[in-house]
Amino acid sequence: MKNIALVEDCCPPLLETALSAEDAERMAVAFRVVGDPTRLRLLSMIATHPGGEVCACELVEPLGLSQPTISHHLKVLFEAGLLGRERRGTWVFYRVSSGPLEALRSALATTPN
Amino acid sequence: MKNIALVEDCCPPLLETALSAEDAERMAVAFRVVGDPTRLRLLSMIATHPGGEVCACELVEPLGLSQPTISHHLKVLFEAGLLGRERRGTWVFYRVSSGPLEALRSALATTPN
DNA sequence: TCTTTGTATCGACGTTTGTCTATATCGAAC
DNA sequence: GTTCGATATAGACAAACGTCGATACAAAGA
Repeated sequence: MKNIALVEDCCPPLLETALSAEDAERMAVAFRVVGDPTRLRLLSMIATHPGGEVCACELVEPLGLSQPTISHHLKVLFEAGLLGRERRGTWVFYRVSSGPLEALRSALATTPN
Repeated sequence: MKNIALVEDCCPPLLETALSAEDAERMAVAFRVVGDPTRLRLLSMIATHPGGEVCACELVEPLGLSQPTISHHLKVLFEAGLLGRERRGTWVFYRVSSGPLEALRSALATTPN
């Protein structure tokens, strides 16, 4: 979970050609990012928020987890490329990056594209 | 990872409406199933195999893991509903179930449907 | 500068997960 | 029934992960 664009270059279509060990590892890392309920809810909350953008401060209380925990999950999502981040004053705003999500999605395609 | 059709009823579109804690948990479990490199390679190998069907015995050696480990992963995939299973004599044949994979995929859709 | 408030990092802890070896179970053939 | 080969389960162990409280850092305002 290091590179910004982790998800971007992870995802040859799974069912089309046999996956190499390296591709499988990359893809697995990407799917593990969305394999956590808190991160899924964060994505969902941010995407459905009016304006498509949410202050991190609004995400702590509704999930009932500590601020460090939410911060950690936001970081994981950001580093995977699934979230964009913008600082405005003291606040940090997040929005969902649809491209990488689509990349992940395409990996699961059951018909050639 | 209990029910056969785990993936079937896991997956409201993530970005359309805010996910409940329960939906998030179900969906996370489903994504964790495909969040392992060995399971991804198994899916890939089975799907790309001529006939779309593979004997479990053919899956052990190419992955370089022990037979119990492969058996374990096949079980996880099967119980998630991602693999179909058929016993023929001593052998067990697996094939990919495209429906559940599509269900998982649809959860990541960035456009309404 | 000092305080305040929002955010990120650190270090620790318990749980989950993937792997192994050993062993049990299953099905077929003798 | 016994044996043999394929598959599944049990139990153990290490590594990875999610969570927390404490603390550091950043930005704005007094």
